[in-house]
Amino acid sequence: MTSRPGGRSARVREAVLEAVHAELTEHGYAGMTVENVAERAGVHKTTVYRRWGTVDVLIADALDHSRETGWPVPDTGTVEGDLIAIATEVADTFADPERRLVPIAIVAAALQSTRALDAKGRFYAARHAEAAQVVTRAVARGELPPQNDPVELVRLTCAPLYHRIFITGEPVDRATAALAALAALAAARAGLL
Amino acid sequence: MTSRPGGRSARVREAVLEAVHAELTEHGYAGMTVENVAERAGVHKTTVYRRWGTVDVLIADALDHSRETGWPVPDTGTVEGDLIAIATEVADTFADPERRLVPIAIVAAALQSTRALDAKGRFYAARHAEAAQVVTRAVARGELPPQNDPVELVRLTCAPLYHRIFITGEPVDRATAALAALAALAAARAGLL
DNA sequence: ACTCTAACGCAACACGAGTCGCGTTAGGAG
DNA sequence: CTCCTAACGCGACTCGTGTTGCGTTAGAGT
Repeated sequence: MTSRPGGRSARVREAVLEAVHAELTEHGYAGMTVENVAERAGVHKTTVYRRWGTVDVLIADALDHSRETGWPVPDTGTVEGDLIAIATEVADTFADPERRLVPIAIVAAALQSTRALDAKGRFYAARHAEAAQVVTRAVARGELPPQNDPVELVRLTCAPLYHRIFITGEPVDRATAALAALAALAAARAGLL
Repeated sequence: MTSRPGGRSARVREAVLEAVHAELTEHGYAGMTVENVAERAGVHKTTVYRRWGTVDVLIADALDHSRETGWPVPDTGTVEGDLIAIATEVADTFADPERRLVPIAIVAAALQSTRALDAKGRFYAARHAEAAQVVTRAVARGELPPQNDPVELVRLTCAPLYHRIFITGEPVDRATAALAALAALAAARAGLL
């Protein structure tokens, strides 16, 4: 009888993590407070402080929790189509003024606490591993040479988009997404991965 | 007589911005405080609060100030060598446990304030414009087709490195730096940029 | 050399995030 | 159904960040 995962604790966690998501898409990372999250969840602030402690840990837990729900991997018939679809989804996410706040907050939180850093690593590792299916299928179809690292091709596809968002600050549209996919494919076809 | 840039104000700014750099490489972004910067600079905290206001603005101003000093563009004789040199410098910066804290702090600050976001944009735009010389030279030598965007090739070279650091969390060594340069070159030679 | 004022130093203050002690509630065990 | 305790609610408290008012200093103009 050391823990009691069922019942109230589970309800509180669900409510708090949902409040985290809501507060994030509303005020962004900078405007997010433990107290606001607690109030929105209908829970006292000490409860949140005791179970999570900081905003970054809240985001980290929400991230771990979201990882439980699956993610639809595209299957257009060609690697090119699949990679463009993956890149386009990233671009669309960051084009939405509300949805973009979530991944931005994740990166911000990861820069503040080790807990969030680890959660972010797990999240993207899982996502990229899932997405790498499109490359594995392509290799099986003979579209790509088998020496390529599937996950690395996915990462190379996403890299220019995240680079624009977090480093150069340039806008990311679907054209740049498609270009990123094609550039990554060029490297893969050259057998560099 | 609205401003007085010479004399004391200039000395204070110099001392404060140097203190910002020192505090950053010592405690990182998370452990940086306005008060600590003020004390290290030998200045009262109200002075810093009045002229800058927040940590993010301090970092933004330090970034704008650092942009005044030039940056040595590599010239190895080939685009391949030049791009690898650029990528290697990025990798080396993030391999150093102290130096890496500076660009990390810049990204973190840019996620908090618009002022820092703009400063970061200006900084990387200037850097990439300078680095693009290696591509311009390569096109002049006939190494690359002229339809390529010089700056875009530089960005494509750096993108996988920053992606590893800020998104996936994987380590960045010189091998990955060289690979990133070659992958970007493959896309450029395919005429995709 | 004299004046004027922008910028700085100083101390006291206001405010909000985070903590602590204690009483209360709910849910698992027998 | 009853007991027991982990988890929550509540209010008071601490403490550090950032602010304000005022006196002082230094440097630019004449």
